[in-house]
Amino acid sequence: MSEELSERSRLILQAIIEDYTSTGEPVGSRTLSRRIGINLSPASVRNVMADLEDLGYLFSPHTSAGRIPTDKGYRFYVASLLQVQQLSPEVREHLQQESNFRELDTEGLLREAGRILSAISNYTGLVMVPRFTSTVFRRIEFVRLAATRVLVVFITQTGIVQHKMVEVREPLTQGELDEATNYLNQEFSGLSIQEVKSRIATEMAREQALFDNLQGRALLLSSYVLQHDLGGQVFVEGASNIFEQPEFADLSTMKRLLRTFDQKTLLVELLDKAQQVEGVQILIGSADNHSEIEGCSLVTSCYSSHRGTTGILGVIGPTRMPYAMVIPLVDYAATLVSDILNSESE
Amino acid sequence: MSEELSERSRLILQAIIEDYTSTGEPVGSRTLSRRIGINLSPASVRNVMADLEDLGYLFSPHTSAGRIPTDKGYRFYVASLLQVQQLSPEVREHLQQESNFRELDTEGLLREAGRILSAISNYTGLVMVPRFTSTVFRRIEFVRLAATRVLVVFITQTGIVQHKMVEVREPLTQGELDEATNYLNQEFSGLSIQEVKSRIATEMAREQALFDNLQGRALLLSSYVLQHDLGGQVFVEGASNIFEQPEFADLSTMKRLLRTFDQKTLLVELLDKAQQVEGVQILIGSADNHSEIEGCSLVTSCYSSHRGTTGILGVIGPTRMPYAMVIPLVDYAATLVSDILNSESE
DNA sequence: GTTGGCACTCTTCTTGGATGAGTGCTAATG
DNA sequence: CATTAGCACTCATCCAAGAAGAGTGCCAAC
Repeated sequence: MSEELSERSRLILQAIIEDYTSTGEPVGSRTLSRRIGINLSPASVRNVMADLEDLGYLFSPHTSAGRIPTDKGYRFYVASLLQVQQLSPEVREHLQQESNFRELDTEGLLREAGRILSAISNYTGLVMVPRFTSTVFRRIEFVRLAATRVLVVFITQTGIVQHKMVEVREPLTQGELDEATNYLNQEFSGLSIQEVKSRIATEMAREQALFDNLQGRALLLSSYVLQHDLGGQVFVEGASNIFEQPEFADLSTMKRLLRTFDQKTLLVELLDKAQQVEGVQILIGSADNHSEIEGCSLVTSCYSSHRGTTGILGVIGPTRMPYAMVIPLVDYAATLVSDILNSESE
Repeated sequence: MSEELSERSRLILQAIIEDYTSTGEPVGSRTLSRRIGINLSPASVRNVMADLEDLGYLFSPHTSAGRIPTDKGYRFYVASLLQVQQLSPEVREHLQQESNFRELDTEGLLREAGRILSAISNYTGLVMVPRFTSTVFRRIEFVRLAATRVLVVFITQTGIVQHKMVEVREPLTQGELDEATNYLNQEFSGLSIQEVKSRIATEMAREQALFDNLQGRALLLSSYVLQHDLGGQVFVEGASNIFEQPEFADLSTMKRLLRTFDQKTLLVELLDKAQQVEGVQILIGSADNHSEIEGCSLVTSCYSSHRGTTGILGVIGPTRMPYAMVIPLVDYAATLVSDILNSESE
């Protein structure tokens, strides 16, 4: 079984996918043979289709229906056949205009990016906040809420604010906390979280004696906070959008997907994986055994600031998706977000 | 038309609602007459039902179906017939245990409260962050992201962290911002936002001369921030839960509701209104012209800290809801959250 | 290799009758 | 006079059977 497809097979596969993408209906040999660019009779088309089905690129839902691309078919299409369009100038402008990005803080910016991705694509936007490990520390702040309860506010170089509650063993005054704040900010500002972590470790080891004094306690406090990766938060924007798609008109599918959005753990997992690749990443179908997102595809791209902080954003929609349009959209959104992050912070 | 219902009518209405609540099916005269506590023949029951229908408490979806309570019927039931149960000790314990509230910051606490409400009720949990006007100021922090971009971090007495980006006209150094921070924290900490606002106004009026110096700029900066009410954020938890209910098994209903959850504006509006009332508040059906949440009811209760800060939490579910169970649940959740907020901060 | 023709399959839509739940009305009953 | 039994009537739901339509696979002809 040669995996090399003939020119004709490729042409037909492409035609089928594009037709199916726009109609959502199984496509038959007659329809296809009428298509301009294909000068073959339905019978000939059928022969090719049968071949493609054997190779696993197509399948038919039942005997007397047309063919539908399989996930494998889509993957081949995206990898070899797809011609990515230019992002239309209108959309580009729309993206820049509609977004009053300037007025937003970073979290707002990311949320808004997801919302716009969702609105333009008509699918659901996903944005993941940068993981801590890839983040540059700008500022930390301790606020005493009660004697042994301290609110730690953490600000990254790109202006993302995270916070966490810490329960300390011995009571602290706000004055002590302020000192700790100053110490840590002077010491660590501008380092990456990883650097901060290792610095804390060495510092604490070196100065065992300091353990009881303020600096020691400050170190201890911040190490508590850094234990948990506060990043990796995922914003799901426009969940209702995706359900306009006819393939999700099924109740159980809808509920399953909605549950996945609610829980987010699977999304985090997938996005984390996609984040390891640069550029636009396309995950088609439940590549692994993720039945929760069966029938869905993910188009993602990393955004980043100049200091190496990277997060990821993208769109989740039906596998039957106009990739030629969605890919440049996601790509552009990622660069736009990157640019704004870079211009906002120094 | 006397609005006073006879003892028998009340009994039957109550029976119908309770039956319908548990089955979700229109209830007929035969079913009802078999019910213990009602010693009437189906025919007699029918007479009463016809009366109740005339009064607008019931309706039948079609001639040969049983009766279903109208919104008016439900309202009467909740107002006059309902016997609120005690919250079962198991649930109460469950609520206290499952929630590792202690480890959470305030935002996390509120989110978790919503999640648990959703999980126990099997509907969707709603939590609104306290409005600014009712909030006590604890701390403000300015972080310079770029020459003219300042991130303002705002912490309330109860440990809620809000932040916002401000674009300033003239460049500022972090040092200047730190001074402003100190000034504002000394000046305003512990005041309510309203007090802060008016203080700022008078201060700025009084010292026009100061306008150019640091204090003036700090005042200006904080007045920018306070212009927008950062509170009023709504967390929707367990959106997928509500769709397990058979009444939302309809696609268009589902999408409509989901869209409402996505946008949140209507939720904010409703919660805001409900917040003006103390104690458990029950909004049944689209009392006004809110067709988006047709068929839904809201059970809410305010939570508050000792300093007058109040937010609201609750559950949104189908109007056909076991109010006797949900009401004490929401009530208890609100007091629980209030207690934790009060114990956490001083 | 390509194509027209044809039998075959399978879904979808429609129709019509059977079923059953529940009502409203009326007349009988205590 | 309230209550009840009886009965005709209305509708939604279910099921089966048939017609229509789309598309296939295969074979023989070009």
